[in-house]
Amino acid sequence: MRRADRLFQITQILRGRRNTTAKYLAERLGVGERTIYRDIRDLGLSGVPIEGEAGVGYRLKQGFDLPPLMFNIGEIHAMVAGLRLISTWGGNALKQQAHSVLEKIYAILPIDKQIAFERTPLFAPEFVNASQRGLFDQLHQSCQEQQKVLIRYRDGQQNHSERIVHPLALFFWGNTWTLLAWCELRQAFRSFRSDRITEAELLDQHFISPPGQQLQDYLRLIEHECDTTS
DNA sequence: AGAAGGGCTATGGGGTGTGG
DNA sequence: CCACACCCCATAGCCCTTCT
Repeated sequence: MRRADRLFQITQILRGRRNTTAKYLAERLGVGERTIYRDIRDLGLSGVPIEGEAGVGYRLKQGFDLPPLMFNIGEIHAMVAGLRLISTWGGNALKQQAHSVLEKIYAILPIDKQIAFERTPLFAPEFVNASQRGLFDQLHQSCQEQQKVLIRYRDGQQNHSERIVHPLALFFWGNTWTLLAWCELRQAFRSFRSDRITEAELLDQHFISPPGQQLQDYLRLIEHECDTTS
């Protein structure tokens, strides 16, 4: 780790804790306590208001904060999707940690970014088939931009169809992504396995989902079905 | 060569437990 | 309640090694 990175890490650690000892910092950052003392001294000389108290530890003076570190929508989607994967596929501890990270990220976001965070239309990351990356990008974009998509689809019985859909979210079920969308043809929610979408064309038309056609409506529907079957 | 980091040591201050 | 001992930890100096 570069020294500059370590100094940044120290301020980050101090921000998240009440009192932090040099020993703790040394263990966390993999250096000696003497090095931490020098780092703290240098941070102080750089204007970072760190208070040190013998027998207690270090803490940042109240009110001190770093210049805002902000994320764009794409970065937020990347973080949320990644953490949702960990949450889904990791153990209990990892799941808790992922939730904790999500809460922390959410807490520091301004209101408009919090909305983007909540509306992240990715419910699992990592699509398995690399050849589908282009399609995935299209579908992801259409979810984000609320852009209608014309898809050509081949179902399990090899029936081909062509329909205009309102993409709402992508779900990963273990081996393939499925696109959840409101189907104009069926006037209902439909899921489309991405590996069965033979072609997708983003249309120059945007949609606004009315009540009953929104992602939250679908999630409620699923939740209700789970409750009645269990 | 100079910077960074580690080991060792000494000093001083705060927190805590204990006994009177 | 107070004094005291002890522990923990910050701080700093010195010297040596390692890294860039």
